[in-house]
Amino acid sequence: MSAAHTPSDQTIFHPRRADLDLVEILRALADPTRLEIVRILAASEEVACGAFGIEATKQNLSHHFRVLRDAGVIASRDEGRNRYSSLRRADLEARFPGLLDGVLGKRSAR
Amino acid sequence: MSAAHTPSDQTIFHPRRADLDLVEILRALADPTRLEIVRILAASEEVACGAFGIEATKQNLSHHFRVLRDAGVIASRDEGRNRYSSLRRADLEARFPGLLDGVLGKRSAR
DNA sequence: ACTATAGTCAAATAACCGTTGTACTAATCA
DNA sequence: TGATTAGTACAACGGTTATTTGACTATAGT
Repeated sequence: MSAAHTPSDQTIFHPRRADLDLVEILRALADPTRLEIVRILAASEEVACGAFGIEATKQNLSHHFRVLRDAGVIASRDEGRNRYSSLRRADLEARFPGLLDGVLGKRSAR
Repeated sequence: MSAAHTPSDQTIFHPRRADLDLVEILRALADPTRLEIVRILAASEEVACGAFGIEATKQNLSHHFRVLRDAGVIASRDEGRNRYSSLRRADLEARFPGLLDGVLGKRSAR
């Protein structure tokens, strides 16, 4: 049996860099709530799930974080009773250079 | 009554540049078939709907072209019994600079 | 131990989306 | 005129997804 996604399990599922799929990532980004999450994460390095000022139930937010994490857009880390998330900038840039900047409205620097 | 999307009507609906919405565009791109259409269009300036080598029924292709067009990703033009489509590069670049290059895997030149 | 907090899981619902089938319009060619 | 071709319109099916409700785990503070 898989032990993925159980709260007591410290090893939260994250896809490896090589497994990142463009369509999955685009689908993850193609939602207003998730796009806002990504924008907030882009502005502030690491944020606890509850610390976003987004109007949504915590279950719904939990769902959106999961979609983003499963797609490889964000990484999550448990600390105490908080789950901190951050953008997987390096991985995204390595696999799809310029994509994140394009989505965030920041033109690639080179 | 709206006369949009009728075959006899030469004025096919295209959203204006100012109305392009990032989430809609991302959603339009977040599909394997549509992404392939965009890649083909990126390689060859203007292509008739039937001239893509994509494995899909014509109804399905028609649907995908409509999604892309409604989102503002492509523009379509009727000529004879063909409908030629092209990428709205300039509009996309103006509203979301670097996005298309990021999706196509072509790093922005500047 | 009790309480509060952060977040997930699971089930249910509703809406959406991709795909297919049938029918249709318009244009080209014989 | 008739036949073919390119593509759309519409309705239907099946699968996916966003959202909500309720219950649960685990941590932290008292």
